[in-house]
Amino acid sequence: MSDTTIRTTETEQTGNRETTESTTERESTSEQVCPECGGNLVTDSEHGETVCRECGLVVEENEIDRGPEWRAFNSSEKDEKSRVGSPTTNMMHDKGLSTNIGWQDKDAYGRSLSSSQRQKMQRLRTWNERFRTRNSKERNLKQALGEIDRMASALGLPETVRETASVIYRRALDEDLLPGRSIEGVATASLYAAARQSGNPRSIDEMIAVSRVDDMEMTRTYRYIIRELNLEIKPADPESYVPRFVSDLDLSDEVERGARELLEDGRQAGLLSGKSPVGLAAAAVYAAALLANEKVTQSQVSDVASISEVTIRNRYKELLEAKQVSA
DNA sequence: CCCCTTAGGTGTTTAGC
DNA sequence: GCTAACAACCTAAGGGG
Repeated sequence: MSDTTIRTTETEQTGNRETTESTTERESTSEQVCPECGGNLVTDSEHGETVCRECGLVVEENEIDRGPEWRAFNSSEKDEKSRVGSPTTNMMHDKGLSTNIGWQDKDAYGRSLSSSQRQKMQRLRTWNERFRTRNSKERNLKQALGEIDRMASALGLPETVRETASVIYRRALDEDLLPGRSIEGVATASLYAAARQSGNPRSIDEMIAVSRVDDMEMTRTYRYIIRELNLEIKPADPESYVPRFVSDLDLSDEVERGARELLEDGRQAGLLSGKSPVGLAAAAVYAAALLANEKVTQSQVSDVASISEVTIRNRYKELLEAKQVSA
């Protein structure tokens, strides 16, 4: 139970993270009082000071004045003196701040350029575009790596897995697999693949619990990058889920050993293939706890393993039968 | 509450067109 | 490339200690 609460708070935090940037700039000096006389304070942005309205005490000075450094007395003066461009926007990867070289071969007065000038401009356009996209990739990568880091730590995945995930993501980016897919989706898929490759698998359910994408997108993207990057990923070994389930349920080492044996017997009996590894691991843990007389209910196991009780029931009976045969 | 069974729906894989 | 059969899993409903 505590496990799920932790997860939800984490997702909430990340949800908030998006909005902080836009709200930090808001002014908030309205309700402050003067430390000397208790009068109201006013912010004078022109002089960069916060002053008490009653006694004139300057509380704060040398603030940054974000207004224009010139004064305009009517709107035409304002137009004349202003020399800034359009406001920045988050809709462009670089907030619209990078340079764009116009496509018309005209100079600032509208005259056509000479042919040598035209060629020069063409070269400049090419290089400018290269730098811009390189930067956009870098930014993309930076955000994705942040996401990977966040999800990995929410899932308790070790450093090495994050490392692998970033390598996978980088390759996906280099091979231009990103267009048409979300950064978040590819990041999630990369991490999922990395976790499985390293023998620290997390189930799809666990992944999407900390990610902002749904399972459809996640599995689709995962399949896609696996195929395109020719990643070899073996089906997850049920045993790799065992230690985590055991510790999440506060069970003993004995249970863990028992679960591993049950899975081994099951492997001998050939009933592991085709079944969901998570379900098998959950069933083995439940069965082992039963044998060791340690108290867990099927619903508890189904909770930590995100698997249905029905599946646990079906699996654990099979596992116990396999044990009978081999014993 | 805990466990079990059954039925019906869904999604994936595979054989055959 | 499409369809049908198929296995595994899920949810939901209902029943026994």
